[in-house]
Amino acid sequence: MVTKAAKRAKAGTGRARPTASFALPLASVDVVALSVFEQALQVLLVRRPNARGEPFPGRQALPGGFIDVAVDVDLVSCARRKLHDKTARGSLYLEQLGSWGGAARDPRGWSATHAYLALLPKDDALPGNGGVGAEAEWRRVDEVLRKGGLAFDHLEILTAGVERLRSKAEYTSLPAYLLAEPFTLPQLQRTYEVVLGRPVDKSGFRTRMLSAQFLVEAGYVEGDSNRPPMGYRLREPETPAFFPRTFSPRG
Amino acid sequence: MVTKAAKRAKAGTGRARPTASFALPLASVDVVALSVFEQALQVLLVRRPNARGEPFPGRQALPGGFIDVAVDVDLVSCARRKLHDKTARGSLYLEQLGSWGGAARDPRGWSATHAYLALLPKDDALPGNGGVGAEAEWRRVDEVLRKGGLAFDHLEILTAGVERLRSKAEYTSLPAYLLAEPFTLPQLQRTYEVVLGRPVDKSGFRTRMLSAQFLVEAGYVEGDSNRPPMGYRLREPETPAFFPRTFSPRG
DNA sequence: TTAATAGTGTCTATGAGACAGTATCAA
DNA sequence: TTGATACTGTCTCATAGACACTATTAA
Repeated sequence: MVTKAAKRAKAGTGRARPTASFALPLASVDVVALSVFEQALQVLLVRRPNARGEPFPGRQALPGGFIDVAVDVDLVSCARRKLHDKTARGSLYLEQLGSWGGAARDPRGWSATHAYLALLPKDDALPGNGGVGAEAEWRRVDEVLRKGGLAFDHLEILTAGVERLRSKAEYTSLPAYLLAEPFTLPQLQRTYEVVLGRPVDKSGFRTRMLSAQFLVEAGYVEGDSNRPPMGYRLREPETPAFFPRTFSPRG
Repeated sequence: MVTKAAKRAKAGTGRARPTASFALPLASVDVVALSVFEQALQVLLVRRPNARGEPFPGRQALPGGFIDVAVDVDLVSCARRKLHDKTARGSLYLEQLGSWGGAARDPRGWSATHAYLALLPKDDALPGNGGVGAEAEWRRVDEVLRKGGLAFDHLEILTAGVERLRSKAEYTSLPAYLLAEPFTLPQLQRTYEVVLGRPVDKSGFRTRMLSAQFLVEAGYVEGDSNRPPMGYRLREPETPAFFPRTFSPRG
């Protein structure tokens, strides 16, 4: 069956639509969902179905899939749907990562995917609370990148997502979205260190974070056996902070 | 409601080529092609066809159009085709800008466009040398943004492209791609000032550019009636330079 | 010499990085 | 008091910004 949209397009000029065929690319949305826990950057992966005719059966892949033109009003809401946003509370961060498209990336035909980068605290979107989450699991990013074996070009997309986070961590507050609120400055510092892959000076880190004005105090959090640290929340969770300079070891 | 497409995808029984069996979004590529001349940032626009059934007839739009799965091997080459890359020499810069997709942006149906940002010197892709160029024309960005009236959501995409260039001009050598080689440092400085919309200190600018090591001397260029400036070319046109800090007026 | 533009020297304040110090809790 | 972690003070140094200066051409 040919859709109304396609018929309309055909009725137009040759320039509006390739004349030879109606072939449209497959269109999907995939999400690189990252978190930090157990001292490591982690990514949410699902397993491809084993059914006949499915590409990359049984392989791990980024959560995502075809755009459903009857359900999704736009790309972002499609991404949220893929992530089951109802399970993600509070400070979910979602930004567009880029798009990958070509004749070769999917054996079923020319396909293009719109990739999104999601940052979320560990508690959110945990495997096991229904929907996609039930089949999803967190994996250490370093292991996934080392072993490879993801479906499609998802390894490349994952690499781009990690690189985006890493580079933005140099001058934005993005890593704060990887923690559940309230969090402490030492926790945030450790998160930055995991993301950046190098140690960060404590004093400089504190002044940097506090002078950026994106945190509000949320009362002391009790520790185990030491001075209780101050807890913080994001002042405006919708808008991350930008620092005037990048982190950089003297040089 | 769940569509056939979604059911197929979930059940894993999708045919090898789901061309016409369920609704796929329209898929296009659009290019925000920018240049700087006449002391202003300029954008390349085309005019929408007046044919019956065409959306936004006669309106100005970004160059672009549907992906042709029989011709384009991937998104970038599709973008290059839309720009008629053969007319663009040397230092064409092309980067992905983002994607815009939704049910409402095209009256013909759910559509998604992959937008690219192209930076090119004035000489390249001039209106009048065949193909798209024949119908294309340069327009001052400030006027276009003020008057509006572009087809589809192209004004939003243009805004994003300009914003991308502006923000990257703070810490990269991207504006160098807006000039024909060889160019002089004063020319480059004026280009930065046009892009950034504010004056830049000469001395700081020079040390910044030269210490970034992305330029190579190309002999003196004759001026009119004054000291001849040194001409420069890009050392590696494929890879723009990143500065360690952003430009910023004291504070 | 003058006008005009190209290019350089120099001073200063900012603020990040380094690191040693102090504060506050439990046991 | 000790240990552990949270937090602060201070010194130094690179460098961006500001701006005055010199250089090189044509007329």
